Amino acid sequence: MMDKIIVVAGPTAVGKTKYAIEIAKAFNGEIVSCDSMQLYKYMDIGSAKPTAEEQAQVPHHLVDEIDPKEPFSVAIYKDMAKSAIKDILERGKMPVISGGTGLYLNSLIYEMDFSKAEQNQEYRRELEALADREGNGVLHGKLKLLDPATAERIHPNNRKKIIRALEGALSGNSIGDFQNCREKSMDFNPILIGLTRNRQELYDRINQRVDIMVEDGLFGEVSSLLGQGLKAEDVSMKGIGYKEVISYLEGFSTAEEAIELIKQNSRHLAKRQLTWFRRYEDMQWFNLSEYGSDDEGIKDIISWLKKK
RNA sequence: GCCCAGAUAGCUCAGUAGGUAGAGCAGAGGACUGAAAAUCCUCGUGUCCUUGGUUCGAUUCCGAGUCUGGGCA
Repeated sequence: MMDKIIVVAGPTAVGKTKYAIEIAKAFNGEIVSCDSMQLYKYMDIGSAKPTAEEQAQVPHHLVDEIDPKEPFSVAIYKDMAKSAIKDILERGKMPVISGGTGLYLNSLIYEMDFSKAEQNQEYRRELEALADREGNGVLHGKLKLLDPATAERIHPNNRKKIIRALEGALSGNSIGDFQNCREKSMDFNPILIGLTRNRQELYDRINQRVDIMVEDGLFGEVSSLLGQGLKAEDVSMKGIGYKEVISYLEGFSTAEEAIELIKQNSRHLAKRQLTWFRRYEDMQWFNLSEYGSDDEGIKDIISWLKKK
């Protein structure tokens, strides 16, 4: 008998934080974040992390846990999240997974094996340099020889994925794909809820939220992170809201341009998130634009969940 | 009032030595196995301001008009 867990997925700014908290309250739950940025400490404003008051309402896991200087990956996320979920279940409570990072969510609900094909930073740098000198085509050609099936799936321009695949090939392992991890995880039985909104409304919310982040001191947060020694190259600083402000602080754009870019990149992100989540066939979608208020939406979702 | 420069995709603009047009951005769709808020792919018909003229043919050249900038009074 697999344990039931609730998953609340959706694009940035759709309202996941609020909805997940209410759902968790209704089912004696605890929240396990599935968000590649809210994991990091000190990145509060730009990652739209739940506030202290929000986190006080319901226990939160995998928020505010990782130092932004540390390297991180899905594989680590999967281990941390699974043990958090098990712990919650053992205490007789309901795990509520909430977030917008599709790959991370995948690692929980599908059988994804990350045990092989370790990262190899040195090899990555080597391949990077090779591609700079001779172009992406050379890398793709190399992959074709070592792992033709994977080369077939990866576009020749997608340097990063080619490098990752070559990394796997180096250790004699082919990286898998979504097609062959269709087997659902046997660890839990996830009830998938997708939150969405009419596109224009979602974009308006994104734009407004960025303005609020700026008012709340996003620029100051970023400069203090830089003061802690974070660099533009650090993965955590590639987050939306961080990379654009860094580029402004380094003199590459005006503040207004940076803010516009944050909005634009957030809109693009929301679109990609929706694309990702649309492929989950057993996801139950709720269009929050169709409710008169959040309370109504929350009530509807909770009553749907009670029937599951 | 006069002079100059513009008017082309939702926006900014390119272009057509005269044969009905294309970039960037915006927007839409998609992919995704250790960076994933990352990375990558696909999608462009619009009275080429209006109207006369020249021409087989005008968005393109010429005239007039309208509007928008800028300058001079």
